[in-house]
Amino acid sequence: MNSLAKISEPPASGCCTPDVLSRGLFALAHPARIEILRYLSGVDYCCCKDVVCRLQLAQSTVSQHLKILLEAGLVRMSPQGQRSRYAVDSKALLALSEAVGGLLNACAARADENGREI
Amino acid sequence: MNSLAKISEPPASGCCTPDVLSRGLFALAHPARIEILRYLSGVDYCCCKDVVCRLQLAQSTVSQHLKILLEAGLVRMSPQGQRSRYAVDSKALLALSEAVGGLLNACAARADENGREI
DNA sequence: ATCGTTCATCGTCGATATACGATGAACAGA
DNA sequence: TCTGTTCATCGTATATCGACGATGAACGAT
Repeated sequence: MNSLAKISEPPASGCCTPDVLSRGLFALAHPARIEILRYLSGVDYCCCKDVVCRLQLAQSTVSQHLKILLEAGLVRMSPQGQRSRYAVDSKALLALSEAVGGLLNACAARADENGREI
Repeated sequence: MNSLAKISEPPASGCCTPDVLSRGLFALAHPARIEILRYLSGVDYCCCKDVVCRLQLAQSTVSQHLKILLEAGLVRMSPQGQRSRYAVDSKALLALSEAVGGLLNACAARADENGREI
């Protein structure tokens, strides 16, 4: 999430830039946020308090994690009275899945082409 | 990368625990490390200095990034004279790809079943 | 109007990430 | 043996993360 070298190469197999990718990956790279995603995907919707009850974390902490997921675009939110309705953005999840899969599979494939074992 | 709530649920569609997953994701969640992976996958092998020449980073910084990728199991290394031979572990990349894809696709699918838009 | 609930934000604290330069070990070659 | 190269590690500085409690805003219910 910081300064990056400029590389004069095509951004590889039709996927995002490293910065966009790493932003999404960072949002995913925390056990609590993975659990939140899983939980969110299993219910129609839920509010912050629901998540607090699931995870053994303070409400403010959960709110922070939700904000990170929100800013990464993996989750959407709409105020609902005194609650906040959270739900996963399935399109965003699929897009990220494709981007990550594209990156990793392309790297693995290219590596296998080169073949030479270490 | 820290304390996590205990959740009394199956770990979801046949993939790793959140901790294992997030460890791999964290290694991937940095633009420089993504670039290193891409670069590594495009050559038979390379040494630390090669990567330093690609990225605009100090040698010590690159060495750190390589260590992170190494400890996450995404990259392998073997000493080669005064160099260090680095190469991607394509099996590990594919495994991570499947795990991430499994997680995200399962979440997206479950969310779409529930259907209710926010 | 008042009370209780829900939530986002602020301030704080400790741990960790990220970057760098400096240093020393390991090695190849002269 | 001496020199230059390569690399990992150490030490350091700064920024950010991840956790918490406290606070105040927004809202529903009485």
